[in-house]
Amino acid sequence: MLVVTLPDGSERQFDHPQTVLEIAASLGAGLARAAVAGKVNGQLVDTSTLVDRDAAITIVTGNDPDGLAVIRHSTAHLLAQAVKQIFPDAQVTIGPVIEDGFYYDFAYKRPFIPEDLAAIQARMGELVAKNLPLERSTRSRDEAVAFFTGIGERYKAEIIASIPATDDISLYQQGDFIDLCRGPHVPHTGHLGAFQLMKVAGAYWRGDSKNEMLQRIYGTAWGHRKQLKEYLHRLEEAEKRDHRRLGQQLDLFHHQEEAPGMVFWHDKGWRIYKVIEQYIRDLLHDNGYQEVHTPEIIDRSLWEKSGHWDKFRSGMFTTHSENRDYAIKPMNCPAHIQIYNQGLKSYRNLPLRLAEFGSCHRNEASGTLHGLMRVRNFVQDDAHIFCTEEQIQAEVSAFIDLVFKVYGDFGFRDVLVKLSTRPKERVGSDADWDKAEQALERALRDRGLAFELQPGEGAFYGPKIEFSLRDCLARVWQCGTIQVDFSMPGRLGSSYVAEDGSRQVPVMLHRAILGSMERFIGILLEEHAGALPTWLSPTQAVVLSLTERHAEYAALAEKQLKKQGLRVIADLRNEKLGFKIREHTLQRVPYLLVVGDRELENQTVAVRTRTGKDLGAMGLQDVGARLVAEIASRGRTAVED
RNA sequence: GCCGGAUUAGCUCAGUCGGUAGAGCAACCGCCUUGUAAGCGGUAGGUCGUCGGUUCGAUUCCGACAUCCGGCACCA
Repeated sequence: MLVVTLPDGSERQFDHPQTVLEIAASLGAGLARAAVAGKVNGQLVDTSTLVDRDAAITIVTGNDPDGLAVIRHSTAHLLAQAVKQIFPDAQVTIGPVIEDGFYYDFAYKRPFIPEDLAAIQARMGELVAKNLPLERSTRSRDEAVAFFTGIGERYKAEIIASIPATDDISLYQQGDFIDLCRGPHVPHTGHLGAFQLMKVAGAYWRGDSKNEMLQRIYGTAWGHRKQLKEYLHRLEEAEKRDHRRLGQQLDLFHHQEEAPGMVFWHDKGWRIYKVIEQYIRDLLHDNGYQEVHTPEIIDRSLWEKSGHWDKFRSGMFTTHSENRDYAIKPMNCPAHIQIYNQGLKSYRNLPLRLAEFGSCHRNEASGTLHGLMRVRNFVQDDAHIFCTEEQIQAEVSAFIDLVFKVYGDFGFRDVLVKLSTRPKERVGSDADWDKAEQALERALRDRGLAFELQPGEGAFYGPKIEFSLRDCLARVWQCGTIQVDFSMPGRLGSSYVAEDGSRQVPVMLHRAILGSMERFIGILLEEHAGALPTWLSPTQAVVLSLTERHAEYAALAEKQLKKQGLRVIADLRNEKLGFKIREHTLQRVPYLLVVGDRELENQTVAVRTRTGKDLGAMGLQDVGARLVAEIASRGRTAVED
């Protein structure tokens, strides 16, 4: 007797062992058809798995996330099968599931080109139509290595060889194709179909740039064609939010060939930049920071002492004058230490917080440049906190609070937090690293923050917490950070007089809230699709005159609103109202104030938001007050919505 | 930096199987005095990314380079 418990708590009895598929069939023919996998006591398995003892069973379909992952994984196998059929001497490597899809890496004598993808996709469709069953089998590790070596799959053999010899290896076969895989997989290829190959790209074998480059094919896969279509539509919509596109449409900034990785800020973009900078400046002032400013070109010897010359020489721009070598600063910290080092410091001076909107240059590899997100010249809202070991905890905690307040003000809710610990190449003693890593982790835990641990990803001088945001295509970019540094102050000769009169070396915390101003603005534009909250909008309102009769009053309205500190322009052009409204709406101006005969007579403006909402006629004082109030609330409330 | 793709008017894009190019929008001029997302007519605008090669002739074919796009590696 076998008792199976279903997700709703009900029980089913069987008089002999059943496969997951048989159990599904007993519940309904439709469910059996839709079943791509099962869960036995929480573990994801093939539908062919035999259930021979009492268990909690869930039938998994393409409608739930686990089922979707199985479909994507099986689609990756399908891709590999199609590639092997069309290009028999291509070698397979790995093909994992990723967000919204999958990829598979192949080694082949020539790169795949876009036309190849079309042929591969067509072959995949043919294999789906054959309803090929996916059959699982197991072999010992050594047998599996011998098998894959025998069929010329040297990458597969290498992967398996790194698995412990005592482990059994599971293989999945569909038609003429067999692959190493943990599974589970869909019962047959007929379950696949809502997929599309997206792009081909190079990728290093085992993620190491010293290794050969493989051909990676990316695809997306879904449970139903409708979901695939929706996904492709979402991508199209996301492209419209691309900050590079918005930068041009909204006349914010541009790049050009003569200055790759640098930004030419136009008037409107620079207004956004200045508002953000001033916001941070006020915040720093309120939180005990001093603002400083340091040179952008500093002698090589300082970078040698700091350790940057050794580690990042190739990433630094240099210049030369009168027999001296200089570096254009890639970061501000050594310069801030120079300010700290002026005059004798006592423990009473600590924590000392030095902030700078410092312009830094880094010669980033050409392939990494990306709009505002990855540039060669950027400005960080950078600061260095000099403190005692005992003060680390409180400073880190206060900083984390500040980050979340600021991100909230900009309208960000989804912040990814990561803790990166000691890398292989590093300076400083293990004891110091222990202390630093513990301090950061404790600060995160005290605040109850969920975070991802990234072992080995810390900076060479210390561990760090990273605060990352996603762009319109869900790519993750590091923005804020706080890093503990026990090394650099000592290397550059910093000290303070402790309570007992002894000389001590301060700890330095490197921290930035927004990170690069450029990157943060890029993400901000994508987050809001260019329709920035009123406090950040380069133009907050436009006064639209209906005809020449209304020009004088419109100009007056502009002047009065400007007096209240608002960024307002008047559009007095000889154009139809609809035309002007369309233009300024496309420019994402939050408020359009229309002035015609009625408004002139009553000394009002007719208020329309960029979302098309009609707020009716309002007096100039009232409009001004409304805007001022909305601006004060920042990104937390959008009055127009 | 590595792999693939792209580069034509201010913008978005068509096009030339080798005979120096076209649309829409924008710009400019004129008409229209306009009521909540594009009024009408006209004019002007391009060394077809750069440099080389093949050719009677190259924007088109080939090569190198530059920049951009998508990944990978990197990211103090």
